[in-house]
Amino acid sequence: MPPKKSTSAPLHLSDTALELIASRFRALSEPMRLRLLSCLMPGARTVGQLVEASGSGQANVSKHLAVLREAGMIGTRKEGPSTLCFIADPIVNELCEMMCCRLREEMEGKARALTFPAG
Amino acid sequence: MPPKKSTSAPLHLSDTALELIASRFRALSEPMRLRLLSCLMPGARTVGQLVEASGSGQANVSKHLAVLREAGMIGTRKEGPSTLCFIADPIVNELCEMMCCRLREEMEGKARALTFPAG
DNA sequence: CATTTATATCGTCATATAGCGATAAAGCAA
DNA sequence: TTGCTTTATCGCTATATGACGATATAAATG
Repeated sequence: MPPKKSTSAPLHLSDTALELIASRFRALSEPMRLRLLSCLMPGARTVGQLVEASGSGQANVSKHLAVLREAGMIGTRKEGPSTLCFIADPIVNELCEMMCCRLREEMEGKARALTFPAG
Repeated sequence: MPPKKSTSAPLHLSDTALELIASRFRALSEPMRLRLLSCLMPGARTVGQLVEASGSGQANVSKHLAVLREAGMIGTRKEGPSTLCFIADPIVNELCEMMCCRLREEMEGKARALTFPAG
């Protein structure tokens, strides 16, 4: 069992590993899915509440939720007649925050670069 | 100007922010691009070296590198006749390691769940 | 200038998927 | 049973994009 030096650096990844990692990032690569996740961050919501909050159609929301569920990012359970959705993987918050912070830094940097030096 | 509480939690994100974050994750959502990034993790490489290491065609590698460059994840500079590529955003290593570790945990958990209790 | 090398871009095809409407399935009420 | 609610799934179209071959651009070399 070779490929595990530590938790660090080169990461000699197999094709299977690359596929798995890519599929997780792909689940986060749609604005609508990020919106659904951000709706779930304060707490669990039913599918109906997500449909209303997201402003998209019910079929579409259901499909995106299925993608997130298959990626292990959310969980669902029947709650009476409804289906309650909740974030199942704490990595989601972390990843989104990291990406958001990084983008903000970048944009602020570019904005500074666009101001007049004598400003 | 409401939406910035701190760097934390609910993240009331605008449509623009969602698009930007999604596009970054999308750059990481292809195995070939992850492979290129992992080739770059030990250090900078020329496009030609990446073509050889990735086992894909030159046109394809060039296009994927363009995606990564537009996403700000790699940088390039002319080095003699070649173009040298390097990871420009340290978040890349972090994100990939996080995702990889999380997947390993999950898979190990599932594997344990599939062993016989009396094992 | 002509040639070789190194990348980038273009044209094309095939596949994946977002979004929508319609419908199906499951649970509850009467 | 029927009807209502909630969610999932199907069929469809339009679009995005990955992969490939061919070509174009650019720099170094003869």
